[in-house]
Amino acid sequence: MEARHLRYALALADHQHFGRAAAALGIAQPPLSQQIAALERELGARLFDRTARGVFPTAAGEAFLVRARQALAEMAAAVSDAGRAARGETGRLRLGFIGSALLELLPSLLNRFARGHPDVRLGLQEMSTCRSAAALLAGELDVAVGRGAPRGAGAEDLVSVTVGRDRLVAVVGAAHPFAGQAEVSVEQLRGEHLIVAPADEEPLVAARLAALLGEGADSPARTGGITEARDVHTIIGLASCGIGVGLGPACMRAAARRGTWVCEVSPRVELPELVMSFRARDRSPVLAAFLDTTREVCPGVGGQLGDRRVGR
Amino acid sequence: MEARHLRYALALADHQHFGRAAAALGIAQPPLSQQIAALERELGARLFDRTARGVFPTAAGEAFLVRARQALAEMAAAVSDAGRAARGETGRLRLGFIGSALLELLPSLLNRFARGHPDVRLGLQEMSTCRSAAALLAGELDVAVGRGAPRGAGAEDLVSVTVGRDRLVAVVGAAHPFAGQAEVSVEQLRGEHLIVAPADEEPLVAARLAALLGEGADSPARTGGITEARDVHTIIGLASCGIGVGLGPACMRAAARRGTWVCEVSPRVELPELVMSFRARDRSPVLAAFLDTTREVCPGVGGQLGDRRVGR
DNA sequence: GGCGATGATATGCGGGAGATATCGGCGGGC
DNA sequence: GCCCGCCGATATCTCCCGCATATCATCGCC
Repeated sequence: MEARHLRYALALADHQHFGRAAAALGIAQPPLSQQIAALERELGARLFDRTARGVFPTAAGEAFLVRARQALAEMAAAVSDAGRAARGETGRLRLGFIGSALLELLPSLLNRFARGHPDVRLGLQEMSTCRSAAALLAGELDVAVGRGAPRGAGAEDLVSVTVGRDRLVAVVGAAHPFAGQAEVSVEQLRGEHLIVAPADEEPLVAARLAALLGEGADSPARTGGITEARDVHTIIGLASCGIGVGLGPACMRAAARRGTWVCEVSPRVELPELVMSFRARDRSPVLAAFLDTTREVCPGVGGQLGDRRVGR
Repeated sequence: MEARHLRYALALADHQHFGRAAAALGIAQPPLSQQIAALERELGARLFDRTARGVFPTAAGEAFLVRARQALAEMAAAVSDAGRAARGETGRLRLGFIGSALLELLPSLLNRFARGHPDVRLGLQEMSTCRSAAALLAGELDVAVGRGAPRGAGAEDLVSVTVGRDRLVAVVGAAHPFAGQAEVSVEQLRGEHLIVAPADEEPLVAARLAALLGEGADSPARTGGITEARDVHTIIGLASCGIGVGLGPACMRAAARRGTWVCEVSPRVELPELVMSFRARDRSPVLAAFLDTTREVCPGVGGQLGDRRVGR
């Protein structure tokens, strides 16, 4: 039995007339008679009563037609669902990101993507750049947003694009001597207790700071100590308590609250770029759609990806 | 898109291997490749990733396969349901019957039928022979059980078979002079107030009684009066109150309760036969199955129906 | 009882599903 | 590192079946 038989039976039930049903199906009348007869033969039951007043389904026909309608609807849904999935309109996208990405990039990006793809289930998880890269390679994430392109084992299986840049700023509590200053110098920072991202979780950020503050940044030669904090909110929180001077991306200003003060650092220093990564071999249409949205939101991403057609 | 495409896609998903899936489908590998390719072309989306480790559905493929499974299940259900309906295992049977049929015939018949056809919805309604015949012709019933084959307009469109015979008995209250007598004569009945079925509802019964008691059965020439009662229970109830002598089928004994007495009538008189009727042109498989059961329960019915194959 | 309408049957044709043969490509193994 | 083997794609042919046209059978109906 093929879908054709179902379509023919339904058309015949609709028109109650072989000739008109055949016309509606775009075929001649004899083939319709044959196919209906073949269907009845296969089922071992008469589906239609041919009377002088028209063609009417038997009890078996009624039962058959109910199921046939449902079956064809399922087939149509199969086509529709497959298309939607292929266009990335349904599915799942698991995104790992560092906390600071939630300050500027992600709000607009996620908002736009969610509006355009309401049936995609988003899985969002804040995590360090290192952990998100590992999770990406382990297949636990589909997209990662972190600082600096992942390096090391497996990095060649990932594609990374720059989606944002931030200069380094310092954040202090209101009671700190720096409070009220527009900027502080690198030399001044060398004498302070610093609150920075953990070196093992954000190695590129740590390396950049180490290069800035001198190789002995965490050696006893520096006056102040080091406190590591997992994300920007913790850095700001600790700084506001007066524990030390927090160092982080300029977008931290958006999260700075009362009782804190943000200084520019002179000379200007760029932190590692905000980078979006995904598996190079991932052909997920949802990922492709997400990258399309990213292209729209972040100027320059299009050029980095070229005409890479992920998915399809 | 045809059902074939769904079957092939599901087989491929099951075996994750074109060659083995084709073998399982009983075809060669190239046609499977072609059909899958045609399906993907029609959908405009790739359904399977061909990797070195096997063939795996894409996101679109997963979505498609879920619906495809459902669609094929519906098609199988269509076949199954049509077959069951054709065999009379599902559907509806509306039965109209006179109250006395519930005393002997219907308990065993309905019990047996319901056991063999648990998915047939039975519609049962007690009604007079006249009304059930009309309801049958109006399409409001499928089977009627009454006394005497229906006559009059439309009767030629009905088929009737005898499913039972009953002699006439009289029922009286415990205080009636007949109580304790094994039998009463027709002459004795002529002088009594009689409780009988309504002449307009059960014309054949009434005619038989009129013939028995004399043409002037309801004329002033008879000593006693006439009370009409719609069913056997009402006849018994009225008789037990001492209103008169109830006349009805011998199966009334099964319903006679304390405070009533049942006498045979001499000489023995047969009431019109218990008759089962249905529309001659009714090809309902449920009706056919019901008649089959009736054949099993009522000896002699088979001979009356001959090899009439109702339904199918 | 002839006639028109409707579904069934007869027959020929073309497309497509499937078979066989072969190619291309990737990975594993010695 | 190179070769072999497995697997899916492609090429080509065949044959069946689905559809078309033509015709028949049947049943109401005027």
